[in-house]
Amino acid sequence: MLADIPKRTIKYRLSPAERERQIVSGAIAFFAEVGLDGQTRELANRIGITQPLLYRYFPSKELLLERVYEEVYDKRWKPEWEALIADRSLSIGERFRRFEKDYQRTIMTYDWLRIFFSAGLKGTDLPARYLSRVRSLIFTPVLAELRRELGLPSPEVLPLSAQEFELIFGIHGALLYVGIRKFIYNMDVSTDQELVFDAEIDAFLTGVGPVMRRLIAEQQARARIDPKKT
Amino acid sequence: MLADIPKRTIKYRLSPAERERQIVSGAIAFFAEVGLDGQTRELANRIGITQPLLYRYFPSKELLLERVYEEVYDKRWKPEWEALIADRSLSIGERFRRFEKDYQRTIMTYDWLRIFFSAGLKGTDLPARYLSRVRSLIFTPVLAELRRELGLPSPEVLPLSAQEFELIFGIHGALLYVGIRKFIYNMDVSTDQELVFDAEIDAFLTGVGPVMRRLIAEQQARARIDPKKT
DNA sequence: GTATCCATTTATCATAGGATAAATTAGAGC
DNA sequence: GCTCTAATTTATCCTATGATAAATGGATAC
Repeated sequence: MLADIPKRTIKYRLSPAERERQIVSGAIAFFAEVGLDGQTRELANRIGITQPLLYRYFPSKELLLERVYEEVYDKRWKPEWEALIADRSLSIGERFRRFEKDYQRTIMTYDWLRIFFSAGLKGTDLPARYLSRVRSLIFTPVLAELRRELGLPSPEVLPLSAQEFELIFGIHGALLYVGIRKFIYNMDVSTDQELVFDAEIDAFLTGVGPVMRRLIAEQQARARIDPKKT
Repeated sequence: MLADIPKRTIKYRLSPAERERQIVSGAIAFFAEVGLDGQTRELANRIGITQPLLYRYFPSKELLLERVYEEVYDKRWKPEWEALIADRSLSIGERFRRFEKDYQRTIMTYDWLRIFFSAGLKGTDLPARYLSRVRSLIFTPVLAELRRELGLPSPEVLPLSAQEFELIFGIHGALLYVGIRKFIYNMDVSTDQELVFDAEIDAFLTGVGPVMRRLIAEQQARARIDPKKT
């Protein structure tokens, strides 16, 4: 041996802020891999600290998880998405395409998807709350703009129907399914994702106009027959 | 008190076959609800038996889970689906519509979806194996028939591309997403699912023709430029 | 009615798991 | 270099968990 390698080449004591960051990022990777039931002892091991130290930084496992949710879901939301959807210098098809491509690229990670599904299965309201946000901040204006470009009644005149929302949820779910197969089902999805997204969105944009026209025609027909129910 | 109610109004000892059925169906409901990490004691409690009795019927929790998978996934597969796709008395669009509507109705249950995702997160190869079956038994013939009806080269002449499979996975995922939101995300999806499926499939069928033509034209153009790569 | 079999329960083991209290020691400030 | 704060570890508690062995008792055969 040429020289004694000191037992700790890296800093042993960290500032609380640094240690906390380390715990949170370790927790994200750990809980994504083993699920939210993962043990605090194993988490501590992976980070390279002792288990009670976790409790110095987070009073309970539950609160550590809350922090993980905040980090992964709240902090990765891009307010620019809302601006993009509102930008009328592009067609709504193009705006939606750009939104979905950037959104899916953002969430299509091991951490994001696996923790999201684990939280849902555990009974947390995280996925429902998150999707409500997507619905109100993105899908609602997208549908309004689609109506406008298609020359259909504005939502103020004829409220957006659950059916129309389902069309948007449909393409959204179609794209998400690539990530589900990759990170939840553990499958190969080797194809170029950009091309796949473009093709899917093409197919959607081709089909959505006619179908929306039909849905609205039916809705208006029902309204004429029975003006009480909308 | 009018009369002594006997402590056991229902049969106490069951035949092994009956008890086994009871354990399996209890296990399906239980693991769907609490996840595959659910405890054997709690499962036994719900069934109304003691925990060691489980081990008389299944040597380990792992083997009980295998049996659950078999019951939920293998036994609910309908061979008639494969026949339906092959039935040329209907257009491929109609065949695909009927398949997806019956398939989604079959799998869109609390048990099926939650155990499927739990198994995926746990790292089991169940979802990948299951979806491979869907791909080879259903999606492959669907694409072949679509090619035929669109007057495009048969798969023997020009192999089905990953991109084309992704189109089918797309609509499939779009429909599945209704169940995901309902049973994994715990959201309300109160809309009439038949109508939603029809609208989604309409949009897909409207869009898929043009997109497949384009994909194949591009593929053939690439083949002309560089005949080595397909 | 009694003997026998086997379905079921009681008792128990060994390890894992979240959480807390007390002991230790790195390193910044002077 | 010494002191003292607080970052970190060691030791420990109590309950949960998969699994096994031994004890119990209900029902069928004769």
